[in-house]
Amino acid sequence: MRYWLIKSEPDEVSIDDVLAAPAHTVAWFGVRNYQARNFMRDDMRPGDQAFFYHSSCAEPGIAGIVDIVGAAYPDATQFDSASPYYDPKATQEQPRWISVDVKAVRKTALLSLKEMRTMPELSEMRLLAKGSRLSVMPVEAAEWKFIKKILK
DNA sequence: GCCAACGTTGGC
DNA sequence: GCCAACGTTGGC
Repeated sequence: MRYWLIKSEPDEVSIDDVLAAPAHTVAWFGVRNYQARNFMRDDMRPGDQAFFYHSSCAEPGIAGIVDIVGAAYPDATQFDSASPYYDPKATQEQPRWISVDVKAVRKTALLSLKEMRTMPELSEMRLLAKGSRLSVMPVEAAEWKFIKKILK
């Protein structure tokens, strides 16, 4: 069982949207970075948990906790020429990008990026590393524990 | 809107 | 395989 942080732009899909969805579950799609994809493909498993992070917004930070509820499957948007996530090099036979379904465990009070940067316990966190911009990244067990404890 | 830090593409 | 040019992410 592993821990993750996954990013979403709340203008696209927020933690409220996940909670409002049937079974509190949505497809988390649109990853178009190989390193991020490889984490999903190789290391992410059903039953893993993730912090749901709001990015590219007024107050970026952790906004909730989700479960990974199923195995990865081809991201449908790669085949959709009308989608901004369309990838002309992907084929049905050889999909390039994958999605997972995530289920909201709960919404939390926002733990902002700014606050996290002030916490010595999180100084080694991948999210806070210079130049870090992966949309899926592992979270160390100790960091997970610490953050979970302070999340309201 | 700016820009740092990456990542990707494609000519050679 | 190198690397310049270009594109993207995402905080600010």
